[in-house]
Amino acid sequence: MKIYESEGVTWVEPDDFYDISKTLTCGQCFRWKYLGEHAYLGVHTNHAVTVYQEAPGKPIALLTDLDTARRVWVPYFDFDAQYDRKIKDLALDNYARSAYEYSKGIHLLRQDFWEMVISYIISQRNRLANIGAVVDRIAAACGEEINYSGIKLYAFPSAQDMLEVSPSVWDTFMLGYRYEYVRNIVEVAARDPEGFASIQFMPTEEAYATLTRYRGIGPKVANCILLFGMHRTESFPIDIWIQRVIDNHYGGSLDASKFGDMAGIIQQYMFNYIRN
DNA sequence: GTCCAGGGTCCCA
DNA sequence: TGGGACCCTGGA
Repeated sequence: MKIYESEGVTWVEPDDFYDISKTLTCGQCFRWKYLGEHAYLGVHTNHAVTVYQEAPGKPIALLTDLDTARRVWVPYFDFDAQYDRKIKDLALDNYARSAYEYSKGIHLLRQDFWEMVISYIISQRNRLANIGAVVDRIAAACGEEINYSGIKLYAFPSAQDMLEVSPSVWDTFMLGYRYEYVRNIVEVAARDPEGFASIQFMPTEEAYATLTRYRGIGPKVANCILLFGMHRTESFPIDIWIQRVIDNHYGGSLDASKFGDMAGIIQQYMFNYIRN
C-alpha cells in the first residue's frame, strides 16, 4: 500500500483491487452519503471524512491529513488487506467464483462495535434505506456533534448518551417493535460499559453465545455483529438473500467453513451479486 | 385505498 | 421444529 499527502488531500493506493463505491453501497454500512462525482461523506467514531475514487482500482482520495488517514481511515477501510491473494488460494465453486468476479473490490470495513450492535438489531425485517434513516435519527438526537467544514454531522452515541434523552425522543426514532430490544441492550451496556465492550475481545464462539442471549439478537444479527463490528471474517450471516443463494445454487445446504477466514467476505460478494 | 415484503426474532404449541 | 405476530415504510 502507498499513502501520501498532496495539497491537503491524502491519497491511498492499496495493493488489493479496491472499489470504494461497491464497498460503501453493498449493505455492510448504513450512514455513508453519496455526494455525487464519485465522492462519499461518512462518519466513523468521532471522525468525518470525504472519500473519492474516480473508478474501481484507481487511487483513493481522503479529504484529511496524512496522520488521521493513517491512524483512523486506513484501518477502517481495511486498505492493507490482501483479499485477492487469499481468494487465489481457495478452490472456489462456480457460483462463489462468479460472485467474486462480479463483486471484486468490496472490502470489509472495520466499523464500531457498539454502533453495529444497535444497527443490526434495527436491521431485522427492515429496508436498507430505512436502517440508515433510523441510525441517523439516533445519532442526531443523542450523538456528539461533529463540525465538518460547516456541515453538521453526528457521532454514534454511547449507551449512556442514549439514555440521557427522554422516552418521547426515543419515539421519534421509529424503531417499531425493535424498541424494546434496543432499549434493553442500551440499559445493559450503560450499566456496565466495560463489561459490554469486552464482548468484542472474546473468542468468536463465546462472543456469539453471549450476543444471542440478548433479546432481539438471533443467529443472523449475531453473525453480522461478529463480521462487521468485530471483523471476525470467518462469520457467514445467512439472511433471506443468502438463503436464496443456498437454495438455488447449493441444493439447500452450504458449509461456509470451506471458505475459511474468507467466508464473511465471500458472503458479501454473494449478497452483492444476488441483489444486483 | 389495500396488500405485501423488507439484511429476523420471539413465543408457543 | 414450524407457524404466526411483531413496527414502520414504500412501491405495486
